[in-house]
Amino acid sequence: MKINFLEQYRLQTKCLVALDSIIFGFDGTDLKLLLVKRGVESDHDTWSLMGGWLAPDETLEKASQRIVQALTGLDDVYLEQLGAFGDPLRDPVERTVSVAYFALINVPSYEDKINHDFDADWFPVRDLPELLFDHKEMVEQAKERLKYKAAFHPIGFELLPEKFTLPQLQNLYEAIFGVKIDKRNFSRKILSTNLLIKLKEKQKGFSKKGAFLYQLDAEQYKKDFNAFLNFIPNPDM
Amino acid sequence: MKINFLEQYRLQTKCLVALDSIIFGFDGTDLKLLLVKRGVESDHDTWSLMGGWLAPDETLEKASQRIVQALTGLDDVYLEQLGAFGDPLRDPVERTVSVAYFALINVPSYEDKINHDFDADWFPVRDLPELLFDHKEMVEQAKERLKYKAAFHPIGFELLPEKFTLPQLQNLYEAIFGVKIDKRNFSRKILSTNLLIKLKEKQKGFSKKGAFLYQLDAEQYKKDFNAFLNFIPNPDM
DNA sequence: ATTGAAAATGTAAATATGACATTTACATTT
DNA sequence: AAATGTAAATGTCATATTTACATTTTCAAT
Repeated sequence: MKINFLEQYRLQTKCLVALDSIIFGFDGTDLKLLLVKRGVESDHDTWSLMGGWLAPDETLEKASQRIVQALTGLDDVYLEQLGAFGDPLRDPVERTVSVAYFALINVPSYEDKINHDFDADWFPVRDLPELLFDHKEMVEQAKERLKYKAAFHPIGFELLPEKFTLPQLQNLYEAIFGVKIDKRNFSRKILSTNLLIKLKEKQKGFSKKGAFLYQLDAEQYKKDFNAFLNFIPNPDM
Repeated sequence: MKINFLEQYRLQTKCLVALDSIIFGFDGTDLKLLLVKRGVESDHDTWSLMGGWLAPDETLEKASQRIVQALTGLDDVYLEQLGAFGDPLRDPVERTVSVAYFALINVPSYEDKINHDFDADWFPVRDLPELLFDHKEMVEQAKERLKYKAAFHPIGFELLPEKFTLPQLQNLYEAIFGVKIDKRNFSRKILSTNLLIKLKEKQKGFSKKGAFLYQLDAEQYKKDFNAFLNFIPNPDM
């Protein structure tokens, strides 16, 4: 019986296991994705998600962290598993199951640390180049997931610098959901969550009046990860 | 360059890929899980999720369907990927990445078709036995995901027979969310979605008065998969 | 005919939402 | 130093939604 059972394991075909990262960023206007150029001659014009292989002693989460860090230099990004993609023909070279994670990073902190060994660039999610394998499908799912999540939880802040203005925050939500939001209602709703601390400083340079800076109340953020349930009116998911 | 690139593939260690199914059912009172006894002497008292191996030419979804059908006999269950679990030590026999799916089935249709080759039984989710490997974690995540999803989409119906009463439906939601809901408010809210068609028949036998049966308006259901956004007051996720 | 048990139903107060326009701050220009 | 232009900040009212809560109805069983 025990033999038979171990036999079961021996009989199975094994797969390669890869990880792919959908890395979102926000530049104040557009929601963007960080893509890399594949270092293969035959694919020299194809962009792809940053990816890598699962190492023998790694968890999936750790592998994904390692891979995102290799490119961005950042080690504290928001990372969430999107799911496994396993179509038998998704990678024409060899059967590979890929586990996709999406990451939210704020672009300024990235700019300092980026690893220039990779040929990487930001693309607006509304206008992406052709992508390798099934990466387009991964990106579509990730966009949906981000909408879903951001509609109910305050994860948008992960895409902003530590100090940000209400207009910036609103731009971000408008980019994620592809809608226009009323300024007055937005500010009322967002401030009523008590998640934000208004600072004395203003953002200078962009507008003449200048907008007040805010930062997240870390305490509240932890307590109130559900603060946005019902945040976006009729989020369309 | 091209050689080097194929070399990359050759160097990677391969993993076994398994699938595990979190199969939810509802008996009118309790939310339950369908578990199987592991057919291995050393584990003769351990229950586990129904699982299986990924076949060489299968998608993950198809494999999961096949495995759920092998046990339940049902081929049209609601199935959704929960995610991949890949701790290097999760399976002590050999490194295995498992992709978990959760399934919603209605118990009566299952009872006709169940495959008795498996030693399977229903357990209330509130009182589960010890489970194999990391299956407990999978179950916890699946419970959360079911809450999340059921709070915003009308998937609860997948757990009920074709014809059901409002009290049954309410019991289901109370079981999923572990809360008491006011009868009057529940019925008003649910009927306002226009997802239900009231039938002339009543359910007999359970109460003296008998409760009217309803069925899903399939048309509306497809159109209005978001009908429940904001359905459960303050769903706690 | 009476009883018991669950099903069905309505209203009013509080709260949240959505639509909408004016004023304020300040850097730049004259 | 006054005028101008641009984006930021702010408030109200009508409507819709949510919540809390108790009585009546139905019908099988006695």
